[in-house]
Amino acid sequence: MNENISMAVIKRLPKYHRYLRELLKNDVNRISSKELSNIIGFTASQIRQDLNNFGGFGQQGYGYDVSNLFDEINTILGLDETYDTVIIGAGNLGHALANYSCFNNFGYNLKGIFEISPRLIGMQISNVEVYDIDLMESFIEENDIDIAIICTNINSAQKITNRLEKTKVKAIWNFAPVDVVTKTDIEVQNVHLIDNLLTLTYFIKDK
Amino acid sequence: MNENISMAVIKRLPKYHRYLRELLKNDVNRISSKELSNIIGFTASQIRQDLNNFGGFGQQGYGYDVSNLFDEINTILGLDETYDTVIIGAGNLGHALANYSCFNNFGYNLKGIFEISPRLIGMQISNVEVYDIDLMESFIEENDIDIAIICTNINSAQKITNRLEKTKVKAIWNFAPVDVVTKTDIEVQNVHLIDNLLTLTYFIKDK
DNA sequence: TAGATTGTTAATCGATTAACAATC
DNA sequence: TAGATTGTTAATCGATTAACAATC
Repeated sequence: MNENISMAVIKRLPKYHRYLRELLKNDVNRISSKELSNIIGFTASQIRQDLNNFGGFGQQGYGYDVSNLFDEINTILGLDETYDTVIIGAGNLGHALANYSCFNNFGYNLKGIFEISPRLIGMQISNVEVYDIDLMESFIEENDIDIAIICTNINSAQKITNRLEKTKVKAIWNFAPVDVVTKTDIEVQNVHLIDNLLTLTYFIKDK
Repeated sequence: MNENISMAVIKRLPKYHRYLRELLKNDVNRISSKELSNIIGFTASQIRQDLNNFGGFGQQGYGYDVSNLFDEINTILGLDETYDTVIIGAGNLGHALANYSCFNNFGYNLKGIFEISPRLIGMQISNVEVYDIDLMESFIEENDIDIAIICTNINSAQKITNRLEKTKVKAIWNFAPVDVVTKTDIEVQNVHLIDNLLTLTYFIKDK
């Protein structure tokens, strides 16, 4: 396996995963890069190039076995393992993510939610308990948490990140509207929901 | 102004917008492409290239006036106008987005929320009323809605899109985990929250 | 075998970076 | 004026597409 896959390729993997899952659900057993191209919107050439970064999953004259290819992509994305997660911040977004079904479907297990507001501590959201934020570090250590999801306001996000850096979490998925930074090798994804909307606005502004 | 700006450039605009707003908040009046490079993480050369797609906003020997540059980006993104929106689906995500503050801050006005479940119809979320989904089309026409935000489940998203196609909405921002498609020239953004997480998982899988 | 389709190399295209003359 | 920094052209780099031999 090529060790230096370009970011452009990696970002397309979830889409392959999604469309292959759909094909599998519809009992399609076999697909050519050409057919996949038609439904996924990448060129057949790009599909073959992308897949060959990870191995030769197809067969000349036949195409790809959908089930097999799905499994390969699933493994490449690391979804053959499970991941334990916590959510920091039980506001509207934290609440929504805790209830987000896609989430559990892929092997992400939400173990706890952390909050500063006493009003929310002790509640159950989607069968997961809301704990005092002061317990965050010890909970992460004791439960081997892999991923922390930040749903705090903009002002707390970097402070929480600094605290998370000292724990064993491997990744931070940040929804607060700021780019949090780390000095360690924790993987960070800063999601800016609004960016998508601004891009939409760019295209409709003169309509 | 260049009429054919590449997608790569357009996708960077919201980040410029965000960082310039921050600078403005911190009373920074002036910035060079080199200084901006240090904080935003694009190269100085790329920053100058990007901005010059839209006009010469800087001054040789001086740099860029932050306030002026912010206004320019704001206008390029179409944020000098306001947009009326509706949310379809008052579940957890619809609920979270209705309460999402970033939203109102940029001139997006949420006018109504539409639901199929009688249990939710008539509620107020963030001072916005939840209406029967059957009223969606007439409401959009009467209120000149610009953007529809789909927060339904996966099965309803395309059906809602088909209905929206027949209205005057200019853009669809879809959060259901499926790529909805249109035959008209409505702008569509399919957001897949989970994709970000899968990418994170890719990077931590062997840690 | 003949037809189909991959895997892979080569060609093209587009985006980023470097360089520097223009100019504030 | 001298120094700084843009705007812009040219060079480089990387990603996408085309082509086709290999092979199922």
